[in-house]
Amino acid sequence: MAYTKPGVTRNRIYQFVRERLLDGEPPTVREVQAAFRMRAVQSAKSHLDALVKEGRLVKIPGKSRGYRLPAAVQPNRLAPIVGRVPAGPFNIAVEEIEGYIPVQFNADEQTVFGLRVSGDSMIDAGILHGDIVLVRTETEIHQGDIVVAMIDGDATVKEFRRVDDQVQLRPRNDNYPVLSPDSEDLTIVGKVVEIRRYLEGVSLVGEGLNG
Amino acid sequence: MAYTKPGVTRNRIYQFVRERLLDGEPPTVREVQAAFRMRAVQSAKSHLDALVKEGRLVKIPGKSRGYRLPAAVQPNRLAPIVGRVPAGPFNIAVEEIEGYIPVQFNADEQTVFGLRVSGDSMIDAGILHGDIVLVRTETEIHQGDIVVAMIDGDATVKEFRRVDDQVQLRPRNDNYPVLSPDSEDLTIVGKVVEIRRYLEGVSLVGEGLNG
DNA sequence: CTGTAAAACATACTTTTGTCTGTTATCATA
DNA sequence: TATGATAACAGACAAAAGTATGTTTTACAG
Repeated sequence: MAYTKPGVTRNRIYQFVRERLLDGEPPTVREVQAAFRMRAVQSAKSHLDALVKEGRLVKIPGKSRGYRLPAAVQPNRLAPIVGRVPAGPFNIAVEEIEGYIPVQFNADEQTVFGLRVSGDSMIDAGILHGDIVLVRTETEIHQGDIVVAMIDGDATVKEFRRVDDQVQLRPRNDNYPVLSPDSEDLTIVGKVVEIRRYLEGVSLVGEGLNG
Repeated sequence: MAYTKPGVTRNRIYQFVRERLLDGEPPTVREVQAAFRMRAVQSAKSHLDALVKEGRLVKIPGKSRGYRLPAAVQPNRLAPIVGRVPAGPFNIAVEEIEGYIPVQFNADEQTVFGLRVSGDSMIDAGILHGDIVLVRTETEIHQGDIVVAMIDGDATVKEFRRVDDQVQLRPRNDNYPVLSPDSEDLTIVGKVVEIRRYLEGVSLVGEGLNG
């Protein structure tokens, strides 16, 4: 291909590889070569290796199609959606998984999960019945965060407040009371970090696939 | 490996390949072989080819790591998020793209895009300022759907109604009026099929990457 | 204008990976 | 217990893909 200014082709190649990876199709060195109409494999390879050196890509040496995005950039993970909140130590039984949704967190399945909301107690926060909330466990909870809590074994989504050392769980709907549970009856499962609502009949990933 | 009942290993291999593909890491035949501790490559290959024959996988012949999920099952596509609604024939200029989010639709980038909502006119439908709505273009609009419309070049998210051949765009907030635009001033861009709200500072895929 | 670094090219070699042909073992069902 | 279908194994070959060495061309700073 034509000689370009230093860095230009490098960035274009990065974009290309990035797109391919996000599409689940890691390219070979020669596919990169072909995409940029280079006459030598090495032209592509040296750019790829440079991107690795810069930390923009990582590679699995020796393996085909071995270039990846660094873990911090890897966005597409699948989080399980559970119909009910798991009790005790976080551990989802496979039978309870309703499906999976793609999330862009850099977190493993053990720390982010989806939960289908039932009830309208958070309607003033724009969380409706049937919405899916994505919950991050093992994270800090702050004043005003929306959390998933277990009270006496029942799961609930509420706003978190601490008043004079007493935890309050506030609904965002005037028809519901503020809860002030005893600390021994209460477990904060995690913090709601995202809300999703599907207006069309979108089937979840993996739904109905028990093979 | 040990001989199993017909279909058992087949399904396990499907699950394995599926997981790998959703993770963006298509396996080689020999990686499948190794994962199931088979002593012959052909054992893995014949299972994979059978899965293709059954329609559970598709393959790109000759290419390494060439097994894929059929398009209908492929969930993780990236949809562009635009800060403002594209006018005229749907065609997003790259500069207007704010980032990308993973979606589980089986649609290409040309028919699904994300739009950041501004204003509170849909608050009673649980759509708040700053939410991202995913919009499908080129789809049927029905009574009561939430749509993205262009009125005199301005974009708005409203509920769609047709009353006596007159299109009404209804806000879901009593402080706003119902709009009844002339048909020549109106373009229905598409239908809102999903709503997302990020409660944490989640950076979008590709944000700030202009290279 | 000159030297250095980056970009691109050419070619060869090795490893990985896909594919093929044929055989043996186990399962399912009559 | 016979028989066809499925599962697993064995070994080999060809194509694809990673890697290495060295050369030529262009960009850019001094």
